[in-house]
Amino acid sequence: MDTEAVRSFVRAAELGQFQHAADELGVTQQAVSKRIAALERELEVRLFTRTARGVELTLDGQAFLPHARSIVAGVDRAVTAVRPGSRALRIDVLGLRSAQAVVLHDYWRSHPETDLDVVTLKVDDPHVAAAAVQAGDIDASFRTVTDPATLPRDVQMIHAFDSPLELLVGPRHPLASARTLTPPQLRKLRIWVPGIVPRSEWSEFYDQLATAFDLRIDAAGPNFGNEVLLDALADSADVATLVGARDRYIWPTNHDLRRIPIVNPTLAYPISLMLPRTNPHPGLRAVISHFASLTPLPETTWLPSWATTPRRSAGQT
Amino acid sequence: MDTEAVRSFVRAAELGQFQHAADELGVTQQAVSKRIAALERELEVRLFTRTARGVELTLDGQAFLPHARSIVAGVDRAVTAVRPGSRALRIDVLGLRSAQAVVLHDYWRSHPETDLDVVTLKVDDPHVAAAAVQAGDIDASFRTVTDPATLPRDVQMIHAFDSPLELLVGPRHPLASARTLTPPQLRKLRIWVPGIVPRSEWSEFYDQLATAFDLRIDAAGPNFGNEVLLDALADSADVATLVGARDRYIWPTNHDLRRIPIVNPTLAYPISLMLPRTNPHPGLRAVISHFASLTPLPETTWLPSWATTPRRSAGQT
DNA sequence: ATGCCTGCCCAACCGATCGTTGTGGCTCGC
DNA sequence: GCGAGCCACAACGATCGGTTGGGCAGGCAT
Repeated sequence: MDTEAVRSFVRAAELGQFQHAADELGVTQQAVSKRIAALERELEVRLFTRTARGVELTLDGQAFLPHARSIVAGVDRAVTAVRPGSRALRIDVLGLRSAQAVVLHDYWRSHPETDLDVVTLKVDDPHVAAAAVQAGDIDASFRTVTDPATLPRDVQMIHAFDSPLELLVGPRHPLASARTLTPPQLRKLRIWVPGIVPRSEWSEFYDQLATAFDLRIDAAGPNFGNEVLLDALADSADVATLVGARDRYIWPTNHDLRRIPIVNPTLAYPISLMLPRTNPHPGLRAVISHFASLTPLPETTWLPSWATTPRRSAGQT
Repeated sequence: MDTEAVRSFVRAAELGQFQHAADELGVTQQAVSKRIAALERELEVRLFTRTARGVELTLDGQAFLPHARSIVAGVDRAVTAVRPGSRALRIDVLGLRSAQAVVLHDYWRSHPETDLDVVTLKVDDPHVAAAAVQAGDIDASFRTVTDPATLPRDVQMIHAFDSPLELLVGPRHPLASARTLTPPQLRKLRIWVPGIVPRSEWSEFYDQLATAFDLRIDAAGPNFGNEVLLDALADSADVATLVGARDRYIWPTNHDLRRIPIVNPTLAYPISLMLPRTNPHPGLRAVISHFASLTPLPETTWLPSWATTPRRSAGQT
């Protein structure tokens, strides 16, 4: 099916005449006629009744019209999603199940008219993401560099929101039935956080966290994916892991894993957004102000060192 | 843009290889390669990075993918909407702003997965609609024949719901500030209901209504469309009209029209649904049971003679 | 009633495109 | 270093898509 034919169908249906639709589309009336005929042949159904004054939709044509509109709209959105210059807002997240993606999804649900594309750079280094922001390949990225001085001149990093941590344990774990936990209760616990890139901001975060509360966080070991990790948790009586409260996880029901909030103090990972310092995408403003509507964390929340310097509010661009 | 190319893109993105996508689509790998190349040429953007083990989405490809999925889904829905035999549920309504359409829209919002097509037969005669139901051109129609004996053998008519009437008046009308009205208050009022087809069920409805409550309902006169009617109402100090409580009207804000419910008794038009007696579309069942969830009218509601015989419940098919 | 005008379809032509087969280049793993 | 796997390029036939030109039918004015 040719989307130009669908577009012709929609315009012809709206205008009631092939001729007008043809003029508007910059082709001859015969071309529109052939396009419609091709559609009708493909669908094995008559879409218009031809009259002397133009055309009129058949019942099948009426039924087809809204779907045709949706196809055309989809094509237009698809084109604007990649058209350089005036393209849809494109934001890089670490993973589609991360808290960042969840918050973005929240935003989109409350602003469904936004043309928003969520992508994932297949790289670990936040500086690569910063370069992609600078180059305009993406409009913003939920990445963090612990030293803002290492950012390109044209890229700024603002605080987006803080993601509180929860302990994820299997049913046989001694803490499995706790309603909440405090950091001291996590001491000497085997906490396994695989897949952390050495010398990344995440490894530094866990280092600081382990030091601050005397925790035993095992960040080494290869990452075989979430399924393997969740399997291991479900079977184990002593291994736990940390996840963001907003992170989305799929666990088969038989896994029966529990998420346990950590309080007094709450432990949180500060999520930042990198965006161009000049001419950011106009749609970013609304996304950023959406962060402010997230429920704030308690004043006593623990944060890593690079976030304890006076935090900038999230309202600015 | 060719939707088969879009489909190929989606499958290639999901499978990570042109070869597999080609096998699945029943074409050669080269064909898929050319389709993707054509897409990339049209979008002026690279969608995949080619590797030795297959292909991987670029950022643009990632941004394009969800839109591509939506296009493919739209095409599939469009095809099923008209494919004879297994096509989407297709229901005829009198107009897209009628209470029938509003109720259908309500239904669809609570069952968004339903493939529902709302069409409008461009005819007045309900028997033509009945014939269309019998022929299978439509699955059901919100039409009423006052004498069920005139229906084709294979078509039945069931009670859908009752549509209560409201008085629609302009700001200068003496009743403009009333919160509710009773039928006796409408006596001697100039009620203008243009566009009623003579000897139709609507003309009979208004005849009975006028007789029952001694009303002055002017159903004559040509119908120049809702805009003209609403304009007239807005300017007039003595003309009013009747609308269904659920009817959707667009009135410019400067019109400042008011809808005033009529009570004691409520006046209602009984809306019926015609559907095949044998093998109705399976999706109809849920629509019909949705009618039961509408707020019922008071027992004292006035209805025309053909509806005062014991009403059948709406649950049956 | 007679033309005229409008709007659609059909026919013929031509260039572009699609899909196929055949081939070559590239990378990864053994 | 060599084969396997995968993608791109080339060439070819069939098809498609658009254009021009001509014809037909219905509505409207004279």
